[in-house]
Amino acid sequence: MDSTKESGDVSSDNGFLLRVGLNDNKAGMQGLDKEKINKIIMEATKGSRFYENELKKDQQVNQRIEKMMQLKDKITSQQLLKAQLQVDKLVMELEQSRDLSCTIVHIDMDAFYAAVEMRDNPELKEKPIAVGSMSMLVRKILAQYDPNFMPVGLDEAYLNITEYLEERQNWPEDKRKYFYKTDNVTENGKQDLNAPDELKLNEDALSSSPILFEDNTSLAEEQPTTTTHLHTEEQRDQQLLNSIVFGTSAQEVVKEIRFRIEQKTRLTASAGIAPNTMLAKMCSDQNKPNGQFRIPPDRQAVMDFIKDLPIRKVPGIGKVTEKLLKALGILTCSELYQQRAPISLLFSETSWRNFMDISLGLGSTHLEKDGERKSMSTERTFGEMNTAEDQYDLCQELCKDLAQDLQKEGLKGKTVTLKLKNVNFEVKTKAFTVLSSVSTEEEIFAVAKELLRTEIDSVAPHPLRLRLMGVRVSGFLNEEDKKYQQRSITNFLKQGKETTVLRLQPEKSNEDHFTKPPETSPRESFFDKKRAARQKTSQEPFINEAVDKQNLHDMKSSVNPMEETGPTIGSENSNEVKSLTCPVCFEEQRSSSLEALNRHIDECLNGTLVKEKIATSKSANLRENTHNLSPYIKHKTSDTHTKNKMNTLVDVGHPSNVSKNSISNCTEAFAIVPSKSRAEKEHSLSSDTSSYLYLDQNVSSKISLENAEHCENSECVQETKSYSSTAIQDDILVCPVCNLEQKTTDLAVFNRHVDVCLNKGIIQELTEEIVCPIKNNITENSKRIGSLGKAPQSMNPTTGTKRSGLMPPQSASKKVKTCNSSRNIETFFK
DNA sequence: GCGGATCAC
DNA sequence: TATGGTGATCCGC
Repeated sequence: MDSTKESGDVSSDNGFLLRVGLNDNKAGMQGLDKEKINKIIMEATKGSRFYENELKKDQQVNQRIEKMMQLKDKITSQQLLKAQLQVDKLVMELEQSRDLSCTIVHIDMDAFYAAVEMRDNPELKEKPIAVGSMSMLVRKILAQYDPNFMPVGLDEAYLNITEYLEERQNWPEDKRKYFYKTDNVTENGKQDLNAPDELKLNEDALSSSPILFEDNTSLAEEQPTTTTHLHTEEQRDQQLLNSIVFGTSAQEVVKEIRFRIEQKTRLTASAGIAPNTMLAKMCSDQNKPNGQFRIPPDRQAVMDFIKDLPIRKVPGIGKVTEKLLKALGILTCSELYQQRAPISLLFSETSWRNFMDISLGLGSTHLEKDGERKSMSTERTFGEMNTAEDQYDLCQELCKDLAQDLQKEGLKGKTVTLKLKNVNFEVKTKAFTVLSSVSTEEEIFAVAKELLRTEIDSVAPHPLRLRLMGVRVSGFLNEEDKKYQQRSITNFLKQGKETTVLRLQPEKSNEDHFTKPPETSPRESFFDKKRAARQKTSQEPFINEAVDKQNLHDMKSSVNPMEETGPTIGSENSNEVKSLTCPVCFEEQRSSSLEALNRHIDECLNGTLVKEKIATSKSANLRENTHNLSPYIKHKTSDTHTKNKMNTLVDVGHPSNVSKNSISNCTEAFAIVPSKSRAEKEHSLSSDTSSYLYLDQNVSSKISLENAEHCENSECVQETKSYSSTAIQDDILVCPVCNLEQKTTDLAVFNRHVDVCLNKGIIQELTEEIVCPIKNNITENSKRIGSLGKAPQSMNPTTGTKRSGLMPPQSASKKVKTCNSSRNIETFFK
């Protein structure tokens, strides 16, 4: 803390002291007091910053309201009339589509109330309370009422018990009979937390697992005897005496469900019964805690319920929407209906249609199947963090965590988003989309790092003062994309056209992370340029000279390990492939000529990027200081400094190494960007003077790397040799497929990555189909295995709010992996 | 696609 | 309660 700041603190301390009556200025106590008070002030400041931000946000909402009101004033009576007619027409349609035939139940665990209870009765804390997810109650209880029930988060679920109810009408009494201890049940049905496990006469209940939540082993250990409380004959007799029979109505069924849940979990649940999900959800709120409420399947009953309901109670209507509507004089659902015409003119289509549904009490009558996960993220809040070093470190850590999570679910995404919240609680997100999906720490970090760098640079020389950082990956391939990708790669490889290239990628040195922002247009980031370049090329069709046959041959012979070991999948199949698909952009290529495809892929992989990077590097060069190495190190540089740092040989772009027939003057360049040695990596982000290996646009080259594993195992040393003779330490390898820097200087590792990028799909496919035929089953099944609490759901389809999740099909990817070894592949190709 | 905002749990 | 973490969607560019 510098002196200026300290004096500032002191003066404010005085004010604070006076206010709180602690203005004791006695010498000797100052030190202690100051420390204490600084702390308090910190807290206070924190609070006020938060508050300030809340005010700010509130004002933004106010501005929205103002705009809206202005808009409203401009509405002519004619417009209003027209709107009224249109909306009423819609209302009629909606009314006709009203479906009251379903019985939807919403179950909501009273977790909050359990916590309160625990607080009030600390002795309860001694007793184990079941903690688990609704999806566990899936399996145990809820599925018996609706096999397709939909868990929402950890403590909610929707059930469609329509069919179940019909069936139950004919059930004999003993099928609806449950037992419990008298002393555990009060008159109104409330049980105390000591209630035993549910006991039901039916054999399934008696034989039920002692463990309610398989994912909570501690609970099981703590309660080894919970399966049965029939310790003695006496107990058994007594319990048999205390039975309860539930009726056949929806209300009775839901009572039964809640009873069973409580017996199992020792926690109470509330429930709502209604003809659709929206209403059911609101119903469960009605008699909370430990209660239930039902709206009969009757239009009038629905409308009565809706009538005076504050709009804020409606799922999907939050603080802001409430305020917006309030400004229009709308507090209840019936008012929402009355104002339907102006609303249709003031809100977006989706919004006002949703409002219409709400005001009519309409909602979804079917429980949507779990959708696919759309994103995955991780974020962390902390005390102020303002050094770039810490920030990069944290960023990497987040990437690591995220990568682990992604890989658990076998997900790869194309968009990486960095989220930052500064100490003033202002949130900012920065995203970048890469051409090929990413999932590893290195891949994600490569992108996130740049995004972070951009932000750091943008405020330099001031530090970024962060209180939160998060990383998200989205843009996952959907099932169709995956198939498409696999097919195209399969085709691609079948033609022996796989080229695993090593790119020399000019880029800013890592040292730049901590130095000044670029002098040239600091606002145009690395990514901005990249985007611009990408856009540009998307508009300008790529033009390239024809790839001559020699070049094709070079590429072909240089790489595909499969081709060598497995001639059967060589180019002989190429004739079968009528249309070619680029494995990078997935676009189908009109021409079926390999040359054209190759050209296209080259462009996808390198063209735009390199152009752009050249520009970036050049500007970076302008600001390099004497301590820096030039960011432009011509290939084959003999700079001693660079040489010293070389440990891996990558000979790229030297004319003698480039096939004379290879494309000249093309935009392809393969760059190696500086990376750090393993040891250096520890502090990689702080003080690295890294070097660049840069290929001029005119000195193009193409390097095909042998598949690493293949090389290691076979005789293709020769090819590897050429790279390893001129080691370049501190060079970052950039995967030409995913465009991301690889945190390794080990070519084998790098190659493996590229291999994975390009081949994983096909290898998997091949091993699944041939080596591990059984795999198909596993994969198929694994799709259905969900991850706890992460199942995606849409509670109110009309609002479109979806809660996530997917089951972590750990099984899928993991099991496949076991068969995915190179040994298997080799075996296969033999 | 990006970025900000809103919403839910 | 307030805050934090995760995820989804919408809207305006």
